[in-house]
Amino acid sequence: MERQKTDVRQEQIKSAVLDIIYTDGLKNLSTRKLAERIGMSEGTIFRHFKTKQDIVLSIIKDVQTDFIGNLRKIANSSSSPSERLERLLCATVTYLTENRGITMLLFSEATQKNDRELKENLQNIFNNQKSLASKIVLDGIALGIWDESTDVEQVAMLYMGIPVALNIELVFAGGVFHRENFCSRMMILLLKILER
Amino acid sequence: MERQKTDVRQEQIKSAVLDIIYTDGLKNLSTRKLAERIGMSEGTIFRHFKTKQDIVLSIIKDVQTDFIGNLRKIANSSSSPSERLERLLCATVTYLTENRGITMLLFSEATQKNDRELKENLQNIFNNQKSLASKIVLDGIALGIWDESTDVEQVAMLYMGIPVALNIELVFAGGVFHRENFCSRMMILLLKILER
DNA sequence: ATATTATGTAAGTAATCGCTTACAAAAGTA
DNA sequence: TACTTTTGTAAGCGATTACTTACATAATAT
Repeated sequence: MERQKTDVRQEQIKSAVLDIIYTDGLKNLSTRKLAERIGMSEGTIFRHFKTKQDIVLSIIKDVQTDFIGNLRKIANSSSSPSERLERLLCATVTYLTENRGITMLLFSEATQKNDRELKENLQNIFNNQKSLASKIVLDGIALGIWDESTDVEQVAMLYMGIPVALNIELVFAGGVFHRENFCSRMMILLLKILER
Repeated sequence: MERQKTDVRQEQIKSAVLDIIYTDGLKNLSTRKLAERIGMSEGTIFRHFKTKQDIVLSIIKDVQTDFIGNLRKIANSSSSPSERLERLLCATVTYLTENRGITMLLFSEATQKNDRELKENLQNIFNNQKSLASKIVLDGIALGIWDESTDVEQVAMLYMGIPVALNIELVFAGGVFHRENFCSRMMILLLKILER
């Protein structure tokens, strides 16, 4: 195999990890299978990452940068709260449906007993989504657009359940998803909760 | 170890499985650890269950009998749709918070590539919850209590997200949960969606 | 040009895993 | 009472796992 710089290989490895998680599930991810998928020797993997766990951690940090970073921009934009909430939800749905390996990884790992660093990073991803949704709801209330008696904590929790439920549906449906209406349909429900 | 009948041992084994899943996570469940937890030899486990997977499958079938069975009774009772929906939700929340091992098992396995039988049984549990919730919403609409333009499919999906989101919160919060208000607070949101 | 670093590899290591085997003896049946 | 079935066990099996080791050589630095 031709030599490549470590950053190239790391991307390759991470990409193959997500591919395997998607096709075979996290529990069937082994360094042997990973090496075969890429077409490299097993030892090479450990040239570029110290441990298997480090690969997973690296992916999760990518998610924080890419996904959460994008959500943060949306939540902090100057659009109306309704628009922001819809764009937040749609960005979430889009990201998770287009990155099925990541979705599977996040939700698989969320219910495992992991080491502290991994757990904290995972928690960060979930908590950030929740607090960005809360912020938007609070903004809408502060602007007098939404009902000030709204239970923001529960709305945020209900919001958090959407991608998770969607993921489970996708798993059982074998990845079939018609998303063209999903966001707007769900937003109708959320707005009904929020309206004065 | 004193001899016991196979049904006694099976209960013991299943109970210990759930305990380990709760304390250590599904991925750290081994027959060795299981045997130690109970205080029996590893071989004994295979006197009572053919494979490790069979233990998990047996637990999942128990969930269908106990949990889904109970939910079905609630959904089919003669109470008002509102009351039924609240009792359905509360029974779900109660069951899942009081059976943390089962909750962890269900959501861990939901994102894995399992054999067909296990997958079908899991799917059954999730689908039954969803269709029971849908049935109640449809009843409410048919009785003219709730808005007939309600998107029942999306409401059911939103409903399905609640226990899942709750589970993730519990995992990260280390099992701390104050449930005395949870159902009623969430029902306020759901009823707001449903009202005419 | 030489020395050092980075990258790839095949083989090997120690540990763990689910499960079986051979033995033992309690419990059940006729 | 004799035979069969059920239940428990220690040791072992074959497979898999994450990772290391020793070697090789391309790429980079001086």
